[in-house]
Amino acid sequence: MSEKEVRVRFAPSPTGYQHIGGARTAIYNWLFARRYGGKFLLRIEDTDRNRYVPESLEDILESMRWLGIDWDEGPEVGGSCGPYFQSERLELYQKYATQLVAEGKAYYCYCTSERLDELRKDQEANKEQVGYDRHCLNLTASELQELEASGAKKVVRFKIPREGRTVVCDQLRGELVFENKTLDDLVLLKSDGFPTYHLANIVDDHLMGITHVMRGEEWLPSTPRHVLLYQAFGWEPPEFAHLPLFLAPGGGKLSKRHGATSVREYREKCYLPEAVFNFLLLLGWNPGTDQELFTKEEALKIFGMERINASPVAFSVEKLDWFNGVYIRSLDATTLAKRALPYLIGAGLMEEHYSAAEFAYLESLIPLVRERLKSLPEIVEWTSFFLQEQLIPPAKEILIPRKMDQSQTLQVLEGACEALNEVSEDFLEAEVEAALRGLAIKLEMQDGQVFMPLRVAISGRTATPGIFETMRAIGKKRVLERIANAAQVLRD
RNA sequence: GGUCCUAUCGUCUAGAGGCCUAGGACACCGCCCUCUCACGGCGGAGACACGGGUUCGAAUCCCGUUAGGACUACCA
Repeated sequence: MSEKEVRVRFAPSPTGYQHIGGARTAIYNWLFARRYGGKFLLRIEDTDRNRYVPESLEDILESMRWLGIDWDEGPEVGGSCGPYFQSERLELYQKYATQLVAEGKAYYCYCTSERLDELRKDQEANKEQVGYDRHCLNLTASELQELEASGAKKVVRFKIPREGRTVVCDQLRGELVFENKTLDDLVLLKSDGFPTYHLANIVDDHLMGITHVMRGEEWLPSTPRHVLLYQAFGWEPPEFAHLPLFLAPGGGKLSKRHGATSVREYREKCYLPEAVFNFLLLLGWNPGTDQELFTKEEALKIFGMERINASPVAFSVEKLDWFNGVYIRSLDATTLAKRALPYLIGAGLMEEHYSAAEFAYLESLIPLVRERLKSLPEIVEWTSFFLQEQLIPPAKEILIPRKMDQSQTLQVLEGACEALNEVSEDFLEAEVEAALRGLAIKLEMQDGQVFMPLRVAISGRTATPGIFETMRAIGKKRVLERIANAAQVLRD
């Protein structure tokens, strides 16, 4: 690692919701900066006016905040290398483009998009290499004058040497050699005065002192041109690392039909940001040990480029679900109760303005349901029968277990009413357990045969936390009511 | 078509010439725990894309093939 301060950036374009792949790029850059005590900048590359989506800026920032990624320079926080919106740096790009033209390293091109389209079509038809033919480089002085006088639109093109080769040093792949003749003269400045990615990116990375560029692999093919641009300006290029792309589960490009592609969707699906962060961290990087669970603090101590893989990764949501469950289980009762609140309020199980006693009750339920949650919204179905005052009596079909008949079931319910009535008002687990196990012995039934109808009677479900603690939490009064109601269903 | 990248269980991966009868995690299956569902524990099935080299020895190095993917815009 070089001796100068590490400065890295995440440079999204505000063209839509923050993509999940971009989020990983942001995480890697952030971690790298934090690991080496450097700076992490956020730069908004809004140079395409056609694709600009105003809401996406807020979505990008919100996605970063949600994942817990803060930036040292950029929107909202400023910094000494600003502005951090490329649309506010236009003169800069124009200045550098003009400079290259003056030095003969770039030239004006007046070709219309129609001509360019036709050129490309012809090249494809003739199976030639596709690329700009330098038509405008060979314009005579009078032709040039005429075009200028006519007010024809022009762009600035970078004049790439036809000879030689350019070596790109990629931190993950080593030295990559490109023949310059396979590179055509790319546009640096568009006819509307806005720069292309290539110009703006290089100028800004240089001016902002970026030392390491970690970006998606889709940029690899244009990196030799970027290197050539650095050379043309006489600037030292940063280190490059091109991160492998995310693939859809079956291979192929990750798209909508394979599930969520934006950070926002995962947020809306109520994934814990810690889980998404951890999941993304391990998609393309590994610590070299068997450790898989990482807090940000742990990760930023050991993250480095050395252990980033170069091969593409299939994005499969199953492991994310596992991480999510792990992180939910790791939350303490108070935190989990707080995070569950919005869902319970949404489901009408809690009031917007709940009392301390109500919250305390919810908190007391958490140990019963925590192990069973894979996602936050599931809290609703696992706690509804605790939080509801009344329970709609379950239907016969669900009340009567397989391998039992109606009269046996009724026998259990009636017996339980009697036995539980004897238990103290505290309804302690041990007391409830003694009563119910005693009932099983008395009825000469298996414990399960007694417990299952009761479980359904008090919860309406066949899967609940342990029956004793569930009864305890529901309380004697409601338990007896529900069992009596269920028994009535069987008698009707 | 051209240029480039990549290639270990279904998926994420360990592996940087002998420690590999290829290790871990998710998912899957079985058993245990057990009042159900989970959690947890134990076990199982499951991979070096193919073909040539180099070497005493290759998942590991080289070449080719194949397969995925990216780029090939006045989009990023």
